[in-house]
Amino acid sequence: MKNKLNSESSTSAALMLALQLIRTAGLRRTPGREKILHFLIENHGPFSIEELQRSLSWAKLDGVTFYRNLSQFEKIGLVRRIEFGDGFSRYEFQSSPEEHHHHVICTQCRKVESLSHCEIPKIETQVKRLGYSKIKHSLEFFGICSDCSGKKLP
Amino acid sequence: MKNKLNSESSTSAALMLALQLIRTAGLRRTPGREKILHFLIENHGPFSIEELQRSLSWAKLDGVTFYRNLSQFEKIGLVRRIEFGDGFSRYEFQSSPEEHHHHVICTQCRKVESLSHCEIPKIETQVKRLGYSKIKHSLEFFGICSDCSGKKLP
DNA sequence: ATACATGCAAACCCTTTGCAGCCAC
DNA sequence: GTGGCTGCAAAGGGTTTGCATGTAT
Repeated sequence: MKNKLNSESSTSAALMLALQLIRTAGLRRTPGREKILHFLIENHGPFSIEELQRSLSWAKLDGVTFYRNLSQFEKIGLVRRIEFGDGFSRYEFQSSPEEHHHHVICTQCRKVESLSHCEIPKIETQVKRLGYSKIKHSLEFFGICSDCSGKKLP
Repeated sequence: MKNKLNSESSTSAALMLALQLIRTAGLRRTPGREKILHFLIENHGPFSIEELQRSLSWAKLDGVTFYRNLSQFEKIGLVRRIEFGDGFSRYEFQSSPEEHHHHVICTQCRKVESLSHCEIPKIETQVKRLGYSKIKHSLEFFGICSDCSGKKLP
């Protein structure tokens, strides 16, 4: 992968598409946003704000900038926000609105592994095969209920 | 349901078992704990601390008491903590360690409905049948990874 | 009598907001 | 030039902690 050699300067196809989406959404292409997106595209797995900030410390971006940009990226579907219930929001690049998968979080060391895709029935087996024990899971659905359909937001 | 008539004074079988578990765990049976458990047993569905405090306002319990007790209840498996990623922890009575189900949360009005049981493959259909649209879901697994098996906590 | 529970207040900590200056377009 | 972006500082808000007092056992 020659990406490793010039990962700094290279502009991957995914990054170009992302930057394009940013324009389309009426947002501006700033160096900070470019760096954050570049990192998220090159590195897989959900990252907390703190992890992102640490990984991109050389970029000298303010913490608030991460919060604000990731929030906007989520709004336009560029990233997915994930909650593990430990008080941190985590963000992950989302190549397409449909694409999504799930994770296994070690309750002891907090390691996060990704599962190939969202094939719910097969997953528990997959998790076991990864070597996990005392497996718990949380599955929640979100949507617009029938009462709210058509209702405007307050 | 005659429970409705004297829900205040009645001590259901579930409550008795819960109080017994409290003793077994080395905790003390206090009026506050009894009231919290009573409420959680009689009322289904996950409740945030704020909701619990409001529902039991007549009990004049400090907010901190809810936090501390629910945390302990969770530790001994009496309640299940659920995170919807909106900044609130919610708690739900858990009749047995194995019993669990999932929820549908309206992204607009925050209504929470429970799904019968954990039959993952059938659920999305079930959610649709409840009248929900724009359905998203989050499914995460937790467990002890192979690296951590046998390791002691720091 | 003693260790655990509770209430009150303050600390924590992730996240959000306000505002002046800066930069993309 | 102008409106969105950034950095710095401060506020928000759910949750946790410290400590003195109260209480279950």
